[in-house]
Amino acid sequence: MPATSRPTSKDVAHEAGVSQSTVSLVLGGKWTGRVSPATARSVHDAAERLGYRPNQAARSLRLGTTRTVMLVVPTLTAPFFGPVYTGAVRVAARHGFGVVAYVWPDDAGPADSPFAAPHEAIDGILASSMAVDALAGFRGTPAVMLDSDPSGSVPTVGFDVEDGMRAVVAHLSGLGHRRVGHVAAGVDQWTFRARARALTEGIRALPGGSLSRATCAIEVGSAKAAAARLLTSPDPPTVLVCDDDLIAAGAYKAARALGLEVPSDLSVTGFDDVLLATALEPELTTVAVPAEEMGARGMETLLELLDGRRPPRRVLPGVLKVRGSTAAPAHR
Amino acid sequence: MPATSRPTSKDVAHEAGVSQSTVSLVLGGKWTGRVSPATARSVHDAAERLGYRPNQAARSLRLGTTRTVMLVVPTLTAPFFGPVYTGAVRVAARHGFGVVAYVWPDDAGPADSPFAAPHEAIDGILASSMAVDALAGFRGTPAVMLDSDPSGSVPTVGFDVEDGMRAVVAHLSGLGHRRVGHVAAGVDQWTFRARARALTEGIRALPGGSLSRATCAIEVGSAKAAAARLLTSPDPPTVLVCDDDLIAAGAYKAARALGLEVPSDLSVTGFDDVLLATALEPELTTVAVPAEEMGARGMETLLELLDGRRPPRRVLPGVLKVRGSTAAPAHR
DNA sequence: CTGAAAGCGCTTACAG
DNA sequence: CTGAAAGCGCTTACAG
Repeated sequence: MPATSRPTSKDVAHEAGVSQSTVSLVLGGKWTGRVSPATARSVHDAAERLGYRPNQAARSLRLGTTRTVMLVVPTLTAPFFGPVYTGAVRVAARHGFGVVAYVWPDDAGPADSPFAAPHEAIDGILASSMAVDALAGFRGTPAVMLDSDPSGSVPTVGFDVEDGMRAVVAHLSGLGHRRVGHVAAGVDQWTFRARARALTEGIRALPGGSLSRATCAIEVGSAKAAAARLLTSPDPPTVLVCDDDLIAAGAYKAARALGLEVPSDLSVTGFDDVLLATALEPELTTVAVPAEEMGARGMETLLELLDGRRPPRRVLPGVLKVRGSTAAPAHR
Repeated sequence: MPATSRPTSKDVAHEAGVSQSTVSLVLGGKWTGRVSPATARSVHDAAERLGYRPNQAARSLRLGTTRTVMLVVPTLTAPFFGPVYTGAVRVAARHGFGVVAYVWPDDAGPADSPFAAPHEAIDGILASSMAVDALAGFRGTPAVMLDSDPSGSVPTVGFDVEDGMRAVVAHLSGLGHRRVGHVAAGVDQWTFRARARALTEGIRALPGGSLSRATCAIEVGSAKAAAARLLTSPDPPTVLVCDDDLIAAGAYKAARALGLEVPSDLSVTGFDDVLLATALEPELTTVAVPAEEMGARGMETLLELLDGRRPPRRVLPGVLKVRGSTAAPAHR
């Protein structure tokens, strides 16, 4: 074995005094009944002595598989996607798979597809919070979509955001709220369309209920402005239902700027239950969605798909966390 | 070409009526002067027609290089690391490199090294916010450390946290503060040791200055408790210098719980300037560190290293952002 | 129980 | 200007 470069299976074979086939069999764990225990022992010893680690490129080429999965997310700076990635990696690691995160569309570079990337050596795709047709052109690569429109042909793992939103409406109507403002994310994603739909239907079913809506970017300044528009309208809402926790932070700021106290003068709700929700004062009433679990379940689903099975659609609950930002309206 | 599987360079060669070598030369962009323009044209056409994409595993095996870099971070759920990854990916993509993120130590699985992972096919390592010796056992793999102790033998890219902390002290002393409380992150990382050191020295140099310290986890509840300890001590500080923006959020909560108004009764500063800093009310005075730029510069440094050069240590500024959470102390 | 051989898909000397 | 051949390091029939 040349001292300069890493040892190969051939080196191990030589060191153990056996053939390369035997090394492969032993190290691949397929030796029982085919190789004598003594020989297996000596192969393991030789590999250990040499510090042998198989060359993955060669393995991939031979096997036609890379044991790598690509997680496609719209951004990694939003607090939601870190946990998704973490959950996916946890499950992948248990099965000897790696995960490459890919941000797409890429605001930096040209809007080329993930497949223009060099690390295209991938067995499957996990795509989170993307349009249904975002994966067009990927035909042939097994894929699972997360937090996306479940009506497509690809297996999905998502949250029951409708149910979460219904719980918000029930909570608020129980408190006595009727005039509701929706600070909506101006982002064309399935989850936000679902949130808007569920809220609209919930308020429609509420006797005496009325709904106003303002749209903003998922960003504090923009959210603050949208919330302020709602709060300064002729017949202002007594509660602001926000599409996202960060938007709720903007709503807090609009309230303070107008001299309104949360929750005595104005109730506010969020969505997602990211770190921020409990960092705010008062702590935010919001719908918790298990992002890390979605990543984990998504990876399990993809692994089943790669295994040739037909995994079912999976839906995780969105559960309301009642905290300090909601209370009965001050005056009817 | 078999209709069932993807086309190879051999298929392209056959389609264009040339040899595999010519295809490789043309598609690799090394053909000028060696292949006639007409032939090159026909190769490109054939590749396009067949939808050819080179097999990366074969390429890696042949070249002994994977054009993939591993970014090792302690967590992806903290808001700081998303931008680091994003910056690294941006630069990597420009050079035809991919980035795999690897969370380590892995709180989930067993504490094995990143190299136990299957996707070990990597050309270099970018390690952020880790102990100097975290990369022991990686000897041989080119590595760059980010946000870490610069005294090791590996090239580093970091922030000038000492300078940032000095700016905090100058700002506070200019406002008239003398009794300073440090809500410190109880995390054994170089950056936090540097922050504590710079703060201690700054206060020591301040006439009449005094410093008390409480340690906590980087988490709102723990930070709130630590801040409360400081604020309920006999001679409480007039300002809380927090090691992290999330810790500052905890300090806000402790203040409110004790009936203190920020900034009139108590000033608070943070560190990092993550999203949260401007979501809080009042907005947080904090030291901004350019996380995304660190990721980008780190990747450039690693690329230089892979290129056989000896890149210099790089230090990015930490700049104080004065916002609404600091003011003159109410009474001396 | 063990080994020799083929071949995965590329790229790069080398020969012409 | 173009092609035939070798070889990167693995795994898996196949032969014995």
